[in-house]
Amino acid sequence: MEERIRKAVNEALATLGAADVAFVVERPGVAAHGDYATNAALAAAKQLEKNPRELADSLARHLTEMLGEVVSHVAVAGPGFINITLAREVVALAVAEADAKGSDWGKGTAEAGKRVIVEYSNPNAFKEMHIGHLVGTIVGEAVARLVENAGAAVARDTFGGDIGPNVAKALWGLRENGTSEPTSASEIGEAYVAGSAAYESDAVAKGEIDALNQALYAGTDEGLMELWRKGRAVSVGEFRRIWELLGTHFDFEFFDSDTTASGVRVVRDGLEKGVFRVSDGAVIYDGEKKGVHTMVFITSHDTPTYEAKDIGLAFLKEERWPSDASIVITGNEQTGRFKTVLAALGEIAPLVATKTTHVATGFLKLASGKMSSREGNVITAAGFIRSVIEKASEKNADPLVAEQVAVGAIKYMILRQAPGSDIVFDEEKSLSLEGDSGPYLQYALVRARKILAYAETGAGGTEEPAEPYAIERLILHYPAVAARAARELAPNLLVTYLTELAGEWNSLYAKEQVLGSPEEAYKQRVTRAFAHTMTNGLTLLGIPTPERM
RNA sequence: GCCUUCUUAGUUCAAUGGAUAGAACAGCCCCGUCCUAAGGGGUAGAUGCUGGUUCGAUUCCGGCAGGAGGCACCA
Repeated sequence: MEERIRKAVNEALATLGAADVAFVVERPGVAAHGDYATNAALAAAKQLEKNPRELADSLARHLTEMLGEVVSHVAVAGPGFINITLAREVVALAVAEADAKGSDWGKGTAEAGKRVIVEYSNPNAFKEMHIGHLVGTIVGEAVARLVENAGAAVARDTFGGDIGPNVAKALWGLRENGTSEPTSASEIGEAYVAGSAAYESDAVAKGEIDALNQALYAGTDEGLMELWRKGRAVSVGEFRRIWELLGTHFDFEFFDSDTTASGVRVVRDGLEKGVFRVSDGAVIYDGEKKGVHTMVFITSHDTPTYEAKDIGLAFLKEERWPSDASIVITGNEQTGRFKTVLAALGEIAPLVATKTTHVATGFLKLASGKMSSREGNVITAAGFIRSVIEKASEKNADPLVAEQVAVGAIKYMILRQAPGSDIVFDEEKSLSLEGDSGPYLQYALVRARKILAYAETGAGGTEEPAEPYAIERLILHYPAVAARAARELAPNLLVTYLTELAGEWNSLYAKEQVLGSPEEAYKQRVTRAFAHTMTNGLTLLGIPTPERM
């Protein structure tokens, strides 16, 4: 519909002698203004040297004629906006479509035929996942689902750190404790904290840890490698439990150790071609010439840094799952580093670099100050989820429902904001399950489903309301919202829409009785359309849809 | 010092250069004969400061103030 209006506006502008006008067709901020609005007259006024109001008037006349029975009226408002209100039959058609299509309602085709690989979560083995990792995992899953919904074939991958100084610190700590069989992520996390502390304060320990790091890369110390493999398995097992709880699975779980060799090879190769240069014994990329930070790719100890591993990873992904686009989701503290890696990659493999998009997620900040896994004052992901589930249990005896509500609350808290902006984490508030929250959306859906469950025996009244309900005019925009959220990789756009949708539903629910009313058949159709829209929207966000609350 | 980014109501967040800057929480006032009140209705409350571009700026550009992140051998 939006396309159709856009086309009509373009043709109308052409008849008036304006070409290549940049205008928008959008849902007006105020519902009373209509279903669509365009600023075309304002945008074209200058080019045509006409009064915007007058231009809007003639444009509106053309549009009324061209759109015919599709619209009920076209009005000019304010400085020259053109507001378009759809005919009720068109609204009814959209609602009927939502009703009929069910889980297919809102599926798009913008990315049809494309292969997209999405990387996110990226946890470090030998550290516990903390609440910061929740952000990337949750945003990543939502982005993957949005892109999938737009028609793309999507592969999910995660890139875990399993080698390097941090791992050496954890291994040192485990050895210090005489642990040869680590059994829990928290045990390993504590060993890491101990190793980090020793690295800072104890020169002997520092030397030992550095040696362990080199030995890890060499991979010849069988005893060490055995402990490394066991520790990694325990960490990864814990990650998988959290991923499952959050509704995420990965097609590829890559690790540093998989990309080290190819990363080094590619960087060495780039060194010969002059992409990199040697400085103080290290191989660096001179970022200044491109306006990015200069960074070390291979250290003077001949070990690769994360940057070299990232280069290796880009090639590994290409080899395992060739794609048309590659999306990488990380914390925003990685943005500078990522620019350098992409700049370097751009000189080595331009095609791989240009198809890569970096999405930065916000930092989860504690009201009490910065978290640091090195200092051990972190809120672990597992612990946090547990505490929210506990809170949700107060109102939900069913443990499955409590879990669904808790996961919904956490995801909503993170997805409601534009990715990239920091999230202030206040435990009291984030545990609240009311108002602008995941459970608010879930609850609206539960109430609608309950009506539909009662209504299974058939509908009574066949009358229709004089005007479509406000929620119907909202439902018809769902496919466009889902498409835009996918295009902009911005799940928050969908969250805002669904919150508004839930509000309209609750409002209708309070005012109108569905069952047994004179308009029962009509209202049931609206209820089904709402339920499908909310279910599909929440599913795209990865928010569970409980059967009852 | 350099680079990036942010600053909207008491608080947490929205708003492709457009209309009366939207919500929610907290506050105050209402709604329990009716499909689940985790609800609904009402009320009050905000664009850091300062120039510029524009018919029009929360949005773009400059300056100032304040916050966050990054800046070669950590990830």
